Parts: sequence; C-alpha cells; structure tokens
Amino acid sequence: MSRAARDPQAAVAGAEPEPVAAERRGRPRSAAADSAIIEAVLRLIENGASMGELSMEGIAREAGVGKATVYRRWSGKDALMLDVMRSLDAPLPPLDGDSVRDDLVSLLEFLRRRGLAKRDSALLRTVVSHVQAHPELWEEYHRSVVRARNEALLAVLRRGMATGEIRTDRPVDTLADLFVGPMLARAFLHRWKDLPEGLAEDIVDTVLDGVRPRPRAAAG
Amino acid sequence: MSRAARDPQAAVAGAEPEPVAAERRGRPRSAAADSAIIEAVLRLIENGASMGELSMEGIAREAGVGKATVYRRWSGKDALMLDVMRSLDAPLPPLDGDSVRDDLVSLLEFLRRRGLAKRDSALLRTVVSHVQAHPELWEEYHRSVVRARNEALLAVLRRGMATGEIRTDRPVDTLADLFVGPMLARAFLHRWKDLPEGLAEDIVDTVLDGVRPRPRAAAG
Amino acid sequence: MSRAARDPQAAVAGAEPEPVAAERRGRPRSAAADSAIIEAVLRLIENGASMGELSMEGIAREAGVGKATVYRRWSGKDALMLDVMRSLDAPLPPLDGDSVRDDLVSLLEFLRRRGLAKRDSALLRTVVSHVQAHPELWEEYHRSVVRARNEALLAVLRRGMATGEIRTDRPVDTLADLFVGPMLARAFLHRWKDLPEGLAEDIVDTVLDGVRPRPRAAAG
Amino acid sequence: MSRAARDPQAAVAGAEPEPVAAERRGRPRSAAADSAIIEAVLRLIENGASMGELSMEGIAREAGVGKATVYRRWSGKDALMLDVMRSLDAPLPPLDGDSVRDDLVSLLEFLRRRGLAKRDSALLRTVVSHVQAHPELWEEYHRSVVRARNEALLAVLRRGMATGEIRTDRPVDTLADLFVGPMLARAFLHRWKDLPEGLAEDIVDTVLDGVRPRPRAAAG
DNA sequence: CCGTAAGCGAGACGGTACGTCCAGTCTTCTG
DNA sequence: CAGAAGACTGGACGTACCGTCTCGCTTACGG
Repeated sequence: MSRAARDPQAAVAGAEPEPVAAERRGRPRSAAADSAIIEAVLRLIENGASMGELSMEGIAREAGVGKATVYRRWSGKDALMLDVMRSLDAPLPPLDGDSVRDDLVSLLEFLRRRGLAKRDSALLRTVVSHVQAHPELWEEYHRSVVRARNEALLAVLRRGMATGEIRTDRPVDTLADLFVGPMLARAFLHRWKDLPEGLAEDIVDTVLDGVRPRPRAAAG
Repeated sequence: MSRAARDPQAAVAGAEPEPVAAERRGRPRSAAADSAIIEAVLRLIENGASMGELSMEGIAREAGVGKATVYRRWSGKDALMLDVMRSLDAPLPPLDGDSVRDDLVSLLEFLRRRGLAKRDSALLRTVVSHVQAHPELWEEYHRSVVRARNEALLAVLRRGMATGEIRTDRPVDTLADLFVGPMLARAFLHRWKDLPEGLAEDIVDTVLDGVRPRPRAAAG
Repeated sequence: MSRAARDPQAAVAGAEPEPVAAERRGRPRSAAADSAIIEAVLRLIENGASMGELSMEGIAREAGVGKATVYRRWSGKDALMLDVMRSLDAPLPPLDGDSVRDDLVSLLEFLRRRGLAKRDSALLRTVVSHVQAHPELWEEYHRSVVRARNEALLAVLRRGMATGEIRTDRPVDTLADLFVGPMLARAFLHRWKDLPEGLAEDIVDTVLDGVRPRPRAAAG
Repeated sequence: MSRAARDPQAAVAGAEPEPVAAERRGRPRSAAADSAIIEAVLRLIENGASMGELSMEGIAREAGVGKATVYRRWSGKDALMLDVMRSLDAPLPPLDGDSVRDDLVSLLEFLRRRGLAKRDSALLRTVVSHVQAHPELWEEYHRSVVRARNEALLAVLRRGMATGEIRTDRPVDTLADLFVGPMLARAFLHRWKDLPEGLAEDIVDTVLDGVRPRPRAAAG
C-alpha cells in the first residue's frame, strides 16, 4: 500500500515530506489494519456494492475493525477511496522499444489491461465515478496517477517528433489525446465491456495512418 | 420535460406504451411541481452540491415541495437524475454538409458545446459520475442519449466510406471512437477546463490525416 | 403520562401555558410511541439497568422506535428521565382527617408506599440518583413533585398550630423536616430495603411526643 | 489518601490484608500518580463536571497520567469514586460530653459541616448520586462510612437510655433516624443550600421535646 | 354543483450511517 | 518492570436522510 495511507493529511495534500524523526510514542499503528481496510473495500465493491452502499460503517465491519481505526487513518470516504485507487496502480511498462509506434502500443496495451480491463471494471467504474464527482479528489487523482501516464506518452511522442516518426505541426498534447481518447471512449461509452485483444495496435496504427484512405496501397 | 417524468417506471424501463385511458380521477399532478423539482436539482448542483450532498430531502426543501410529491413522480434519486440529464439534452445538429469532414466537425462541435463545455461542466460531471456508478442507469442513459449521437456519427462515417472519403479497411465503430475519444479525453482527463474554440476542427483534421508526417505537403 | 412528555420544552421549563391553537401541520405525533418509550425505560430499569447502562440507543431499541422519535420528544436523557419520574407520580391522599396526627400518618404512609416502597425501589434509586446529580434536573423535579408534597405537609402543620395540636415556637418548615426526614433516612441510609408496615404511625407518634421520656404516662 | 487506593481489589472488597512482602520488583508505583488522579477528579467535579461527563479518559488527561496507570490502581470508575469519597472523610468528633443531648448536637453538627455543608456540596452530590445508583457501591460506602457514624449515634442513644435521658419504649435505631433524618431532609430536599448555623441544636432539642405543645412552660 | 378521489405541503414514522467520543485493553518506547 | 503515550475493538452519542405513512387541506373531474 502507498505510504500515504499512513498519513491522512498527505493523502489529500499529495506532498509527503516525511516528518523524519517525529517523536514516535505510544503504540504504533497496526499495519494489518491498514490492509484489512483496503481489502474490505475491494471485497465489498467486487460483491456489487455501489458507492452509495459503501458505508464507512460497513467497511469497518467487513474489515473487523473499529470505526475509529478507519478514521484515524483517513479523514473520510474520499481520502480512503484515493488510496484504494492507488492500491490498484501498476508501474508503467518500459518504453524503450525500437520504434515510437511500438512504445505507443505498449502504453495503450498497458491502459487496456490495467485500468480498463474487465476484472477491475466494476471496481474502477465505482471508484472512478466517485472520484470524478469531487473536484478535489479528481485533482489529486490526476496529480498522482493520470499525470505520470500522460507524461510518459508525451515523452514518447516528443521522441517521435525528433526522429521524424511523428508530425510536428500540431501541439504534442493534442496528439496525445488522439491515442488515449479512443481507448477511453471504448471503456466509457460502450458499456464497459472488456476491451478486445488487438485494440491497442489497432488504435495506434489507425491514428498514425489517419482515417482518410491512403493515397497509395499501403503506408510503407 | 420528458413525459417519462410522469411515469417513474418508464423512466428506467425506457419503453412507455401509455396506459391509454387509465381512469384519470382526482386532482391532476401539478406541472409546476415537476419543473420546480428539476430546477431545484440544477440549482443545487450549480451551487456546488456534490452527488452525496444532494439529498432527496434537500431537493424537496429547495423546490418547496413535499417529499411525497417527489417520490410520486420518480422512484428514487436515480430515476430523477436520469430525467435531469435528459432535461439538459439538445437536438443533434443537421448533418447534411457538403463533405463528410464538415459533418464530423459539426458533430464534434456539438459535443464540445453541449455536454462538455464549461457552463454545464460541474453539473454534468456530477450527474454523469452518478449515472456511471450504476450500471442500469448507465444502460438507460446510453440508450436514450449516447446511442443517438453514436449512430449519427456512424451514419456520417458510412456515408464517407461510400464516397471514398473514409477508409474502409477498419470497422466503422472503431473509427468512430477515434473522433469522439479525443474530445472525451480533453474533457475528462484534463481538469475539465472548457474546451477551446477550434478543437473540433483540429481533431477531425488530424484524425483524418493521421499523426505520421504526411509524405506530401498536404492531403490534396 | 403527563402531558409534559408531549412538550419537550415544557419538560424542563415547568411552565406549560399551552400554545392553544398552534398550527397543527404534518402528521401528528404518535401517542403510542410516547408510552412505548416511557415503558421501555421502566422495563429496562426493572431488569437491572443502571443509569450508565441506560442508553438512548437501547431505549429506542427496546421501545421498537427510531432514535429520532425519542429525540423529537425529549432533548436528552435528562428530560426523558424527568418525565419517567413524573409518570410514577401518584396523587396525594386526601388530608381532611379528624386530627392533625391522622393526616400526618396518611402523608407519611403515602410516602412509604409511593416513592419509597420496595417495588419501585430499584427504579427510583436509579432515576433519583440521576436526577440528583444534575442541579437543573433536581430543581425541576423539586418544583414539580417535591414542592407539592411539602406544601401539603406544611398546610397540615399550620392547621395543627391553629388547633393547638402543634407547637408554635418553631418555624413550620423546620418541623416539617422532622416528619419527612426519618422516612428519608430509612429509605436512603439503610440499604433501601422495603419499609415496614407501621412505620408511618411510629414516626409520627414519636416525633409528636418527643424522644425524651414523657414525665407522665400520656400527653393528656 | 486511604491506602485502599493502592489496592484496587480491596477498594471494593473492603478488607485490606496487605500482601505483605509480595516480591516488589521493578520500578515502584509513583505515589504522586495516586494523588494526582484523586485530585484530578476533585478538580473536575468542582469545575462543574457531572458524573456522566467525568470520563476516565478525561481524568487521566487532567492528572497527566496514562489511562493504564489509572486502571492499574482501580478496577473502574466505581472503585475510583469510592476512594474519592473516602478521601473526603473526616474523623468523628469525640462523644463524651456531659449530657447525651450535647453529644447528639456534636454529632449532628459534624454531619452538618462535613458531608452536607456548602463547600463540598456539588462534589458530594455528584459522587453520592453515582454511588447510590449502584447497589454494590452503596453497600460498600455504607460499610465504610455510614455504619461508623450510625453506630456512634446508637451508642450515644443507648447511653441515654441507660441514664434515663432517652425513652426506652422505642427501638433505638428508629430513634436514631429521628435525629439524622431531618438533617438529611434539609440537605437533600431543599435545594442543597448550605445548612444554617444553629441547625444541629434546633433539631436535637425539638426532637427530644416533641412537636406537640408541652403541657408545661418548659421541659424542666 | 356537489361528492370524491387524488393531488398538495408538512412532518412523524422506523431505520441506517454519519463522524466523534469514551470504555477498557493492549503494545510500544523510555526511564 | 512501571510509566506515558496512544492504538486497538466496541458501542453510544445526537444529527441527517432514507422511503413510507398519515394529517388536514385544495383542486378538478364526473355523475
């Protein structure tokens, strides 16, 4: 689990400068409780609990933990959900392929599996929708999760611009959305069914080539 | 307001076969109450209420209406929200432009303004996130709002395929996402700030042309 | 039950000038709930609940009533207890006997049975001790219960002074305590076991006669 | 402070046989902690804390002591309160006056000042009411405080019976209540305001003489 | 044009969850 | 080992809503 869970303030603030040698007195927090709580949330959501049905009361009960133990760690459902989401995070894949095209495929394939694939979908849909409804939560989620992904994508595209693989007459962040967006559309708009195998390649190639019929038989 | 508001069952079921001459006796429902309620919801959301803070109790209070009057019309918050969303709907623009490209721009421009532009953003984000969290609500919203837009887009693309403006070696619905997705990405991913003026044209043209540098100066 | 129970403000204020035609809107309070709550308290106390164990939560549960229904009627445990005590009240006996001595016996016999006898003892001890711990509660209990009894006693004594049955060289309220006090001592100091049959007569006669050996056989 | 405070078991059991040479190892208990705790309780009560507001948590905090340190000494609030009461105790006055009448006055004067006088009243009322609500506490308080006083009173009365100063045709304990009771009535029933100077003498003389007008001018 | 059925605002009903506080116990570190 | 600090589970606190249920009206229709 992210260490933010141990520091409710940081969970929302984002910055975590580590109080270093903050006099540690009294009984230390139980690491077992931390994970029991997070896992209780995951279990409840997977059993079909919607956000409104997810009560702190129920979470504590499911985790076999006193309510105070939850509130000692997180200031409320919002902060807890943020850490639940972070607990679902995975490290980005390495992006050092031979071609920019391959890196783009890796990145979209990563998105397809982590984050948008079927297994997590109920869970994600629930948590994401909650986070979206709260500007400050969204802000924080953006900062801690979305931004890293986006910057990786921008880096790849910039590299492509340098090597001549990507056109340079458009702002790079506009181009980035052309790749991420279609994946998003599939996930959000079309019933959230799981995303098919070859989707990442399909999207990357079609966006690279364009939707207009190519003037010649094939692109290279 | 959609007549579904008068028929809570139908609000979710979608089908509304009209109970014909169901003996109408007693005092008829007040049309004023209907709109007072919907507008109370909009007012509350615009004043910063998140979904969790939006209580039926509060809505009734704000609308100056008894709780029972709300429940007489909608089976719960879900059904009410569905009608709130529908009340925000606008008719699609005419899609009979000279070129497929122009129709695509119209469509995306429509999305940019209605649905994703600044004014409604807090409102939409709130309501959409609520709807997303509930599969059956999302299903219904999809049926009554998303589908129409998507089918319009598919029609335009199919026309383009017929006229040779759009490549035919990809499934049409995959192509559709390439246009809608980037708009979605801008709206969802990037802080939900309002979408700039030329965005629709930008997206359409770049997607049509592709992200790879064109072999020639322009796509004739 | 005392009508004060219907009027939480009055429960503490004591004065109940009846708002007369206070606009009665909405569903009226359930009289059944009123008595269910009071009886739940009595039942719990008789089953051995001490004051600390008597939770509003438990009372509501025992009464089969929502917590809000309790709080709607009483502002807290204090006000509720006050009405519980009042519900135990009984009307004073008629004090028009042939002699002042007989009236005093009636009055003390009343105290012996209502208020201090065995059946109510656990109950009374619990409630009284709670009320005593809170000055403002005690004040109110005094006003609504103790005072009436005391004034009845004072009236009897004053009558006795007029008829020459009671000495007049002491303040009447000092004399009053001489009769009530011994009963109190028995009840409070000696384990709260139930008070024996002839106690009232015993006390009255001994206090009238004095503790010093009488110089003659009787006070003729 | 009573040494019972050092032995939580004994605090309730009453008997305190001193574990003699129970192997005393490690850091000895801090005597400062004992008194800090008792004094914290007194301070809190004098500052207006009612029994319900008197939390072990708050007591430990006020005493600058860990909660465990409190629980190591007393089994709970009850046992602690018992020792708080004992800490307020004072030795009985010597009862060897010239006359029984004077000893009775001494005894009642003692009650008037210690136990019922103004300074301690809030404190006493709070603690007494707590003790009263719990049969086993009351039992113990009776054993360790009330009994001694009562037996002193009985001894005086028996002496009076022997010397002919007190009538012998009533059980001695019945007579005892006639003296203690009025003091109790003043303290409990009449607002707990402080008891006037000459009260003890007044009560004793009136009870001795009786309330009926004396047949002769004075009791010789 | 009058009865009546269904509407209306108001608010009480039994419940559940909120976030806080305390009971009593347990666990760490420091003296 | 005792002590302080403070985390632990458990549960009550008083408030706010939930969705349902009366109340005493008002309103429009249909007989």
